Amino acid sequence: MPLNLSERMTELVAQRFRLLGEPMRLRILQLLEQGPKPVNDIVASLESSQPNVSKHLQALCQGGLVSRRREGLNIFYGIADPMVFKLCNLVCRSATEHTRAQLAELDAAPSGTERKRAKHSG
Amino acid sequence: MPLNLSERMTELVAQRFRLLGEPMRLRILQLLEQGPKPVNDIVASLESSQPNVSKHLQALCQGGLVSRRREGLNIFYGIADPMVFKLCNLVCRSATEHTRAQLAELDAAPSGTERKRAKHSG
DNA sequence: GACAAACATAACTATATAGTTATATAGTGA
DNA sequence: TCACTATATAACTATATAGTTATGTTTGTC
Repeated sequence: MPLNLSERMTELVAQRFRLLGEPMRLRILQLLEQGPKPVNDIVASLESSQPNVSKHLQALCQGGLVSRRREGLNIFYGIADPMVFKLCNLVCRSATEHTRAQLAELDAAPSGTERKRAKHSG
Repeated sequence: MPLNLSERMTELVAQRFRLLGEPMRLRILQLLEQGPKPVNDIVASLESSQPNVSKHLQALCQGGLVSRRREGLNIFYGIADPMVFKLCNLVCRSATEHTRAQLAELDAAPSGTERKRAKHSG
């Protein structure tokens, strides 16, 4: 069955993908996979600044990927939608496959046969 | 099993998610789900400029999500990795769920704010 | 060869956002 | 109340990139 997403839904889906399109946010999600953690723990683990981590957590929370819960002075963030790991696994496999294909392509290029279009590859 | 992606792999996965994080690219992918199409067809269907579509196609191609094949003057682009639709479906469901949850949250607004929204029938 | 069609690319503008520093807010205990 | 801790936010800079206009490149036809 074809996707055929509405315009609105396309925007929503894109927004969600963009949320996952930042290394720092992926690192945060991976950390939280071990269980809920207060902000400071995340800051310490990822060696980033506290405001930066807070901002990313805010984005993830607003996107519904993580949840927050207060506990005294600490605020614990945790995974709200475990589907993200399924996504990451799929993409990871796909990326690996693609990289492998690229290598094979280089391998299969005999030095005699040159491409007609010179790509600006270094 | 936890993800535990390497730093390099995290970057790769993020890059791939970012590739999917643009509405125009999602629209292109949906179009190509019907089958390979030359650039001009895509331009006409999406009512965007030809250079813009070309640039997005270039990005998708470089990311291994679409493939290209010349046929006379035309260049046909097609889906190279159908996994993207699986991803989109997952994200679409997740986004829908999240939106529904947000509505429910507004419904349950405790303090005197008159922010009530249409409630789902009990 | 000249010319046109289909596509790619360059150069630019505008916007979004990751990260920074400084400051504000909320909870805890004296 | 004040001080301290944990987190959030504001204001800013720098970079990435979507879209534009103009031009280049490849292929087919004459």
